[in-house]
Formats: sequence, structure tokens, C-alpha cells
Amino acid sequence: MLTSDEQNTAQRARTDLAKDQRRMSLLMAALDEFFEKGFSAARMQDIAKRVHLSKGTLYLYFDSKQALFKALIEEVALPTLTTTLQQSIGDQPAPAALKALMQNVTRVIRHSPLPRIVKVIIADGKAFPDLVSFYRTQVLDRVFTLIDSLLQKGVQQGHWYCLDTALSARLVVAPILFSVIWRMVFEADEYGLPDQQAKLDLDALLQLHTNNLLLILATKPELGSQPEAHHV
Amino acid sequence: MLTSDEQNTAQRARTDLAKDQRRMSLLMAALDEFFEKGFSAARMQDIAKRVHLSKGTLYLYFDSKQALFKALIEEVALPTLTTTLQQSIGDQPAPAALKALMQNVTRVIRHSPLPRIVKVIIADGKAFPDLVSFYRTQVLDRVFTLIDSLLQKGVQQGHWYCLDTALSARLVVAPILFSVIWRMVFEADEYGLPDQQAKLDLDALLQLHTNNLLLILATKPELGSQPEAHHV
Amino acid sequence: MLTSDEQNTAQRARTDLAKDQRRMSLLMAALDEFFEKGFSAARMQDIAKRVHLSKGTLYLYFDSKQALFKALIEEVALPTLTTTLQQSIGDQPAPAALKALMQNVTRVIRHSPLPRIVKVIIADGKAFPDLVSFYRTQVLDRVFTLIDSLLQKGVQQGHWYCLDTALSARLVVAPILFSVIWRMVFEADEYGLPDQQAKLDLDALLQLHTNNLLLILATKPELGSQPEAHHV
Amino acid sequence: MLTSDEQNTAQRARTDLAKDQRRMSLLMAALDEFFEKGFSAARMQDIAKRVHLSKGTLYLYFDSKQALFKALIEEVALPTLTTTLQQSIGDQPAPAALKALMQNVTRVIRHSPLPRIVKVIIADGKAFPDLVSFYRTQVLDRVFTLIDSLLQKGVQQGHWYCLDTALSARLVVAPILFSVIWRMVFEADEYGLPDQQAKLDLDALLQLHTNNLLLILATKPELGSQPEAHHV
DNA sequence: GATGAATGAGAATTCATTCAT
DNA sequence: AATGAATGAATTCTCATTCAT
Repeated sequence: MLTSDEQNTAQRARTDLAKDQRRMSLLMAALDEFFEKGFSAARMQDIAKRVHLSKGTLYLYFDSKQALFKALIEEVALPTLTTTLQQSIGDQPAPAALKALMQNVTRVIRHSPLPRIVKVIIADGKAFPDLVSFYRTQVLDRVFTLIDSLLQKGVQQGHWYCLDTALSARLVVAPILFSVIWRMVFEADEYGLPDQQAKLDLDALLQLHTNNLLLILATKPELGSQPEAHHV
Repeated sequence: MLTSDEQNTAQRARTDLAKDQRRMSLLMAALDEFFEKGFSAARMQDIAKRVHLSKGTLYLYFDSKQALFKALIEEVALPTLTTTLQQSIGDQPAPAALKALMQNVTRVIRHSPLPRIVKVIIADGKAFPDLVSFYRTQVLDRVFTLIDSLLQKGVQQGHWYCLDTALSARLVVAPILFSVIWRMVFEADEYGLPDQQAKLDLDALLQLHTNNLLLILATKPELGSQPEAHHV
Repeated sequence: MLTSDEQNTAQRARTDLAKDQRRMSLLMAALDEFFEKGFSAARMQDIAKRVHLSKGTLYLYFDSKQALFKALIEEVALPTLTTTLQQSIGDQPAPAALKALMQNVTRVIRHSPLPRIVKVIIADGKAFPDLVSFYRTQVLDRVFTLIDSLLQKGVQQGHWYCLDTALSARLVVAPILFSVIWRMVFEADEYGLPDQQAKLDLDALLQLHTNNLLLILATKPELGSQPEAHHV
Repeated sequence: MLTSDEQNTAQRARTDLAKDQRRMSLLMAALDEFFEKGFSAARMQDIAKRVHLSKGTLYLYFDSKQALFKALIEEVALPTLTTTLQQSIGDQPAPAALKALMQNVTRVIRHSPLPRIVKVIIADGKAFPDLVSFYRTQVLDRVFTLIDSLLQKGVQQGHWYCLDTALSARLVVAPILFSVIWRMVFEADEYGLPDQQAKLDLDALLQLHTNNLLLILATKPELGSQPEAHHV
């Protein structure tokens, strides 16, 4: 008689809940592999092995490698983001909301799969233009819209001056993307010693960024000194 | 009957100069393929075909696909950068130098291969940790050091206030990286019409960024309002 | 409509036993291909096809062509030999044992894969010096030692005279190797009509050889007529 | 002005003599490569490089790799042999002739290309059945016939008894082939130290073999103890 | 005559996908 | 549901051969 550890066949997922969990764990395994190897170099077998399942089982949940990639973008990116960000803003005055947002961002960068998804999309998006388009409209544009609204709210509330909130929203996001990329690319967690010189102080950077933003937004632009802003 | 143009054997690169040019054209072809498909999905044959050569010929110039990638990073990234940036600063006062730098950056983003190289490194760097390390120390750190020096110079010259020039250098660069990534990932030039909505107004963004920077740097920080900055 | 025999997917080897058998059949197929074409010219696909498998399946059993070659030498040469020869000698008096041995040799030459392995090692050994060394020490030296012991035993038992049993062991083996090479190289069984002129009468040759040996060994050497023997 | 050493183009072979020499040096280079790598794994470029010529030049002398192999067997094997052996026998009495022959054999094994040719034929002959057939009839059969004649002469002269001179000729040759194979396969000259244990004392072996032969041939066979010999 | 750049057929190897158990 | 043996298309890389200079 074998204990479950000794069997070489994994537990079956019988209930819908168990199947959903298995599906999700496969998606996260895929994310890790895609993140580390890239879509093309990632092996279906390795993805399955990460959750102690066989190749064949992976195909019970996803029709193909491409389908797996698509599901990853569609099912993980969106929920992760909306869950995390929407709650950041709430009812507070705009400056407080901006500060809260930036702190949430720090947490998301550290603890959610989103940064890895961003890296995967940058790396392999060209093979999936529909998905990239989906991601941009469903995820990124929402983020920019959210920030845009926040900036407008601050202007309306009399806290801030901002002539081009759409463009400024991009500048709000830029250091966040910078941090994400830097951590994903230059700070190897995996093997070998991460280059200590390469370590980015995430908190300090985003703190300084936040301070800069608050300063800029609080400053009344002199007429003519701002360029005529075109939006994105 | 074939005219000489219709032969199926390419002109031979006989002189050292011709060979260097051929090598360089292969590197640029590789960059394009790596950029569009990723290292793993790019096919050696397609790289060769881009310059109307056979795969066999490609192997006369590079021992392997990996060697091709390495040569790309080592031989293209570094010269492109140093050539382009070092000239930007010159002898001008710091604020003028910063403006000049940002304008040069716009040109580099539009016309040099560097943005594509950045995308390639983000996408495929994990397979070449040595190269990533090389790139960070030889290219990126130089850029940061250059900007850091500029900021310090501005402070010494009495134009600016800046408590943490190293960290601020990152914030100078962040919107540049943002623009690069945005253009590389979300503005497909290749097939079909790029999503017009996705177009980023590069000039406006960097212009606004520059103005913001100049404003921040010109502002004397109130004591205690800045976080203790840790650098990168 | 296909009957089960006409499927294009082979039976699966599910049990360990079935896998061992499949592995062995692949080894024998490899031996045949290596024997006929040489290591370098043999094609993995042809080896697989000999046992009605695809090349992909071959790689389930052996990591590479080199690994296949190594397994062939290590797993087939040694067992074949020890199984066949050790039983030849037994407890009989030395002359009877020598006769028995030579008769077994005839059978081995005719019916075991050993002659083909010998040819393969001669042909391709230079690419695998470790294996050649292994083969010499594990197979050949054992054979020589066995014969050496037999000769010594004959001397001790008073049947024979032999001043240099080690060297004589080589002379015992020489006509065997000659026969093997001759059959492997000059008597093509495969295609086309073997040159009837080239046929070697294996039994007669080894019978004559045995008689010669018995005569020589039974003859007391005159002093000084033997060279000072150096052994191998 | 370049001295001849510094040119990167070899001296032209203008005279027929020079061309013949160049052709011969290419053949010997091919022999060395075929011997070490086997026909299939040998590279035309390496053969040319051995004599400091380019691939292209090699093709001026031989139409193809196969043609090179054929020329090697046809042009080198035959002359080498006939030159060396025919002179061994001369007019002496049979026993003296046999001794002389065996001493010549030692020299041939050590200093002529013949042993390497033998190895090459064993290794790659299967791909060139015509050549093997040619080699057997033109080279080997001549050798056997020569020895056969010698044995018959010894019998006629009253020195020897030999019921089956054809078969015995094979036994005369067997230890020679053994020595050749042993040296070619188990005594690596190339890299690293050859296994000292593997060294065969060629002189001693052939000396002992000669003594044995003389003994056997001098012994009158008892009636019925010899098998009815079939010849080859 | 000599060269070596260019070519592309060919071989080893990988891996997404299928499917019998 | 889960498995992993089997498959073969696809890709990297090699090397015999050609041919313009």
C-alpha cells in the first residue's frame, strides 16, 4: 500500500474547485517558466513538472502552448491588477490618494506576479499581437485612466496644477516600469550571486519619485513654459 | 539566361573591409530577428536571408547562434551608446546640457539600434547572464554615471539642489526607458496598422519630463521633507 | 481503414522488461549500422528504422549517438564475451581445454555479435579512446589472461613446454582475429553476391591452427633456440 | 616584398614531377586523416591543410572525396606492397627466405603506410566494395600466393611438410595482421601517453611466430591427424 | 594553379502534441 | 483524470563542392 507521497500518479482533481486550483497552479508555473526562459524556450514538460504533474495532464487543462500563454495574460494579468489597484484610491483627497497608490505599487512590485507578466509581455508579446492589444486596453489603459482621473481630481480639488494629465500619467508610471524592469532583468534571484551593485532601492526610488510628483503638481506653471501637450 | 543580378550566389566579401561590413550587416539582421521573434524563436536561416546570404555563410562569420547574440551585445550596444551620448554634454552649463542630452535621447530612440537592443536584453538576457552583467556595467552604469556627474555639476554650479544625485539619475532615465519599451512593445510597425490609440508622443513626453526635471532640480528642498536617499 | 498492424505508431514499451528489451534491440540495430557504415556515416534514423521506431524514440533510450556507441561497447561486448568464453574451459586437462576453447571460438565467430563489435572498435575506436581502453582491459586482457593461464596450466601439468605464455597467448588469438577480420571485411553477406573466392573455411583454418598449437606446445624447445621473450 | 614563407598562396606546381609529388603528398595526408578519423568523419579541408594547401587545390588533384579514397587504395597500396615484398624472397632456400620475409614484414609494419591502409580498408571498405575486391585480389591474394609458393618450394626442396599450403599461408599472415591491428588500434600515438601496458613487442612476437612456423613445417604430420584441409 | 567565400543538402537533436493504458 | 512512450516537424550546425578572382 502506498501513501500518497509514494504514488507516481498525482491526486486527481475531482471537484470543480480542485480543477480551478490546478489550472491556476499550472498558470503560475507557466508564468515562471515563460519569465525565465521566454515563451519559445520554455518547455511544456518543465511547466508541468513544476507542479508535479505530467505533460499529458497539462494538456487536459490547456489545448496548446499558445493557449496556455493566452490564458496567462487573460486570466492572471487582469484580476491581479484590478484587485490590487482599485482599492488604493478610495475617497481620500488626491495627494493622499497618490501617496497611497505609490505605496500599493511598491507592494505589487514586490509580491504580485504582475511584474513577471510585464516582462513576459515585453519579451514575447510580438508573437501574440492580439494579446498585447488586449493587455494594453484592458490593463494598461485602465491604469493610465485611473491615474489620469486622479490627477484631474486633484486639479479640480485645487490641490494641483496639471495641463496634460494624460501625458503626466505616463510620467507617473515611468519610474514604476523602470523599477520593474530593473528588478526583473538586472537583479538575478536565481542562481549565483546577484550583483550587489545592481540592487535598486525600490522604496527610496519610489519615495523620491512621489515627492517629486507632489512638488511638480503643486507648482503653478508659468504661462508659456509648458509645451503644448499632445496626448497619447 | 541569368543576368548577373539574378545569380543565386552572393557577391563575395574578399577584402577585410567588405568582410567587416558583411559582419555588421549580419549583426543588424540578427538584431532585427531577435527583436521581433526573441532569441530562441529566431531562425539562423532567416537572419541570413535578411541580407540575402545563406545560413552557411552566416556561420563563416559567427560560430553559433549564441556567439551571434554575444557579438551583438558586445559590438553594437557599446559603440552606439558611447558615440551618441558622450558628445551630448560638452562644456555648456548644466541645465543647457540636460536639455541637449534629452534631445539627443529622442534622436537615439528614433534612429539608433539601441532601443531594439534594450528590448532584446530585457527579453533574452536571462539566458546570457554574463552579457547582461557586461551590458549593465559597460553601458548602463556609464549612462547613470554620466547623468550623475551632470547633476553634481549643476549643484556645484549653483543651478540645482539635489540630495541624491545617483537616485535622481534613475528618475531621469525612467521616462526614457518607458518610451523605449512603449514604442518597442505597443507600437507595432510591422504588420497591419499599429493601433493608432497606442501611439506615444515621444517629443511631448520627453519635453514635459525635461521641464519637470528642471523644475524639481531648481527647487530647494525643505529640510526633512526628502527621505534619506539610498542609492542604487 | 487500418488494421492494428498497419498503425504508424509502435507498440509502447510500458514495463521495465519491455523497455530493456527495446533498449537491447536498439543496441543491436546500432551495432549493425555502425558495423556496416561506421560510426560517423551511420544515421540515427536508420538505426531506429531497423526496429521500426522513430528517431525520437531512439532518443528516449540514448542521449546521443555517442552515448549509443558507448552503451554498445559497455553493455554488449563484455557480457557477450564473459558468458561465452568462461564456460569453455572448465576442469579438463589443458589440451582438451584448448580444443574446446577453439571450438567455442568458432561458434562465437559465427553466432555472436562479438566479431561485429571487434570490427566497429577497430574502425571507430580512435574517436573513443576511453572506450577502447576499457575494451582492451575489460575484454581483451581477460581473454589473454585466460589463455595465458591455460598455457601455464598445461605446462604445470606436464603436457606442454612454453617459455613465454603471455606472448604465446597472442599467437593463439592471432588466427582468430584474422578470421574475424576476413569474414567481416572480405565476405560481404549483405548486398550483391559475396565473392565466392573470398570465402574462408573457418573450421578448417582453426582446426589447422589448433593442431599446430598442440604440436608446438608439445615440443620441448632446444636451449637457446627461443628468443628471450618480452611480453606485451 | 614577401619571402616565400610569408605568402599566403602556396608555390605552384608547374612541372609534371612537381604535380606528381603534390598529388602523392595529398594522398599521404588523406591516408593520415582517413586513418585517424575514418572516411566519413575526415574533412577535405583538414587533408589539404596537412600539406599547407587549400580545399580548392585539393579538388584540382582529385574530383571528390570518394575519388581521393579510391586513388589512395589503388595508387598507394599496390606499389608499396610489391616494392617491399617481392624483394624479400629472392633465390635463397625456403627456410632462409621465410626468415627474411618475416624480417621485412617487421620493417614494413614499422615504416610503410601499409598498416594504416589496412586499417582504413577494414574500417571504411564497406562503402567501397569494388575497392575492397580490388585490394583483395591485387594485394592480398598476391601475398598469399607468394607465401603459398614459398611453402610449396620448401616442400619440394625437402625442407618442410605441409599438406595445405594455401591454408597455412593464412596462418603465416595471421600474427602479422594481429600485430598491425594491435598497433593501429590499441597503441595510440597521438595524444597523451599510450597505455604502456598495451605495448606489443613486435620483434619478439614475430620472432616467436617464425620459430613456431619453422618447427611446424619441419614436423612430419602423422597420418590422419591433419584434417582434410579446404582452402580459401 | 591556388584560393577561400558561398552554398545547401544532410544529419543530430529537441520538443509540442497525441493517445493507449 | 493522469501518465509518459512515441512521433516527426523543425532547427542548429557541418562540410563537400563550386567558382570568381
